[in-house]
Amino acid sequence: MRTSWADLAANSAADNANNSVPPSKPAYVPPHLRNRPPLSAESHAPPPPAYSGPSSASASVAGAVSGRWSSPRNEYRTQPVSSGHTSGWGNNSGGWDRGRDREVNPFAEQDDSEPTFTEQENTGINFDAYEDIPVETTGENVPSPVNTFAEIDLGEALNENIRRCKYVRPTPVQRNAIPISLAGRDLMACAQTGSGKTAAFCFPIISGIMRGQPVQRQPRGVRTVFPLALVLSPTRELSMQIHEEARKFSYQTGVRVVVAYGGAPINQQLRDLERGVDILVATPGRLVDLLERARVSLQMIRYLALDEADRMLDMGFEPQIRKIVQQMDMPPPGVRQTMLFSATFPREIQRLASDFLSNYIFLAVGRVGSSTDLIDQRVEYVQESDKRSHLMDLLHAQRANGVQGKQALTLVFVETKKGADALEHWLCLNGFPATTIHGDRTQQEREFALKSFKSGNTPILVATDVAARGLDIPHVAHVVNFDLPNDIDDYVHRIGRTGRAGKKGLATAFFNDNNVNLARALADLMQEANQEVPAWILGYAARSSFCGGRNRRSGGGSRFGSRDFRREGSFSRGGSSDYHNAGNNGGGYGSCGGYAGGYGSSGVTSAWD
DNA sequence: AAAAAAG
Repeated sequence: MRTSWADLAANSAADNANNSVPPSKPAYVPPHLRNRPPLSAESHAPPPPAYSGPSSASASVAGAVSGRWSSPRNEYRTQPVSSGHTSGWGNNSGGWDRGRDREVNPFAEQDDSEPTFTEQENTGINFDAYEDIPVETTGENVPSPVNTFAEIDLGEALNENIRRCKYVRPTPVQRNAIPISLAGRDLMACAQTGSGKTAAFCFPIISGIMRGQPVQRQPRGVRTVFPLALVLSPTRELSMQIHEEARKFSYQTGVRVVVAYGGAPINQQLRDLERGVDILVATPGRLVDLLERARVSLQMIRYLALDEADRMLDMGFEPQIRKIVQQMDMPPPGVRQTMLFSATFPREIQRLASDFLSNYIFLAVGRVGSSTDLIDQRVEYVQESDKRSHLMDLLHAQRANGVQGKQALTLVFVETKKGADALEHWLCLNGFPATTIHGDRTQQEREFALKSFKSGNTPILVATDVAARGLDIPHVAHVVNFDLPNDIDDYVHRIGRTGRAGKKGLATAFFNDNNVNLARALADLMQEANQEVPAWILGYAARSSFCGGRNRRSGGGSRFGSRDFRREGSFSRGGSSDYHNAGNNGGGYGSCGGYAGGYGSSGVTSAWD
């Protein structure tokens, strides 16, 4: 085997101690030797001045801030102004003392959280499955990818946590995204969830905060808190998950991570915030609430990360996101650093998203080939009335094969909340322990259901799209699309709950006449993923006029390694050679491409209406 | 038309 990361890290540390680091690599400076944040041009520090905050909020806020720092907006200055900044940053006596004294070891839970699984899983990612994945980066002066964590100067404490997480080498998205964000660049990244996306945006944020953070002490009596980083996600459970991961990454770094989401008592969240917050992970609704109560100010935000960014910017969420990002007191693009992540990035959404970004780099880590092969996709024609008995057949077969129980979870997606309850009830009646998660359940019920599923207590989970995105549930062996979604991107996210971290998975879809609109996109998708496409579905595909679902918005059918919309004439008509030349990187999703070049032509535009 | 997200 190759040299482990730990060895490399140890060597690297020794090199640093001997002062023999090659000049090309910035030397790691231990905390006690640092005396000021590296605010030089190429540093990780936020870009310089230009921004004077919104006048309305800044008066009161500046007053509050000046209690903590001698000058409220020094953070955006090129030169450190106050000597107050030089004392104690990175110093263990600074920062959130009160909180850190009681910092719970997030790695302690690891071992008892899933005691039923004997298999080692947290080392998780099967890297061989990620070799030779096509990667596309576009934008100006793209920083080079790295091959090891040791090549990146993330700092001792963070490196130690990486080791604790048993991460040996960076995943493809991490290899590319981390250098980009360490260079201070904005980023739009398409990468499969479960391929290490969370770490890809957390590491640079934590590292940047450790470097740049002056002593922050919440003055007594001031209730407004000023996080330095904001991570938004579309569901509460995903926010919880990101929070848990981020806590591991930031353990003993002095960087505090707090989560805030709806459905849970706000008081505990307020107390957590008051103890200090550097990174705030939140769902949009609760955050707006906190902003309106003036318990949180975004004025000091240096890093903004949107997970499942395409969902965050779709019709349901966009107004809230715009409010948070553009209409409160958050620094504008170019002042803050913005990172958008998702497995899918429809071009319409890319266009919207570009409002939030400044001179960004587009990164696509293709899922074509090896890693998509990990999910065995099947489509079966099942009439609406036959779905239950068909599901029953599948479950019986699984049970017979021993493919059921604690190590082989089954996730069943349905279209509606009522349908979820009904199916859960019916499964339980028929001797299959099931639970359900959807938006009509209380947050307690949702969390309990997820926990019960994860533990294998209830090895079947019936879910609406609330569980479609981002959730990392080990041991999901089978995803059943009991009801297919209308949008091919949702399908991609749903089946992505299995075959995670380089493991194999199975996805079965029940298709009938109600899903004709999805036929084309589904057939194309399966074909590109080297799946066997049933002949009958091609017949449906021929009958459906367009690419199906929202696929027409996906930029020429590049679902996975989506393409940078800036490279496609936004309103190009007719044949787009640009599109066809792109096959070398994202992986040539071309079978629906006849419509891609003609995007904006009358035929496709009318499909919008 | 449905789902999610504030209470």
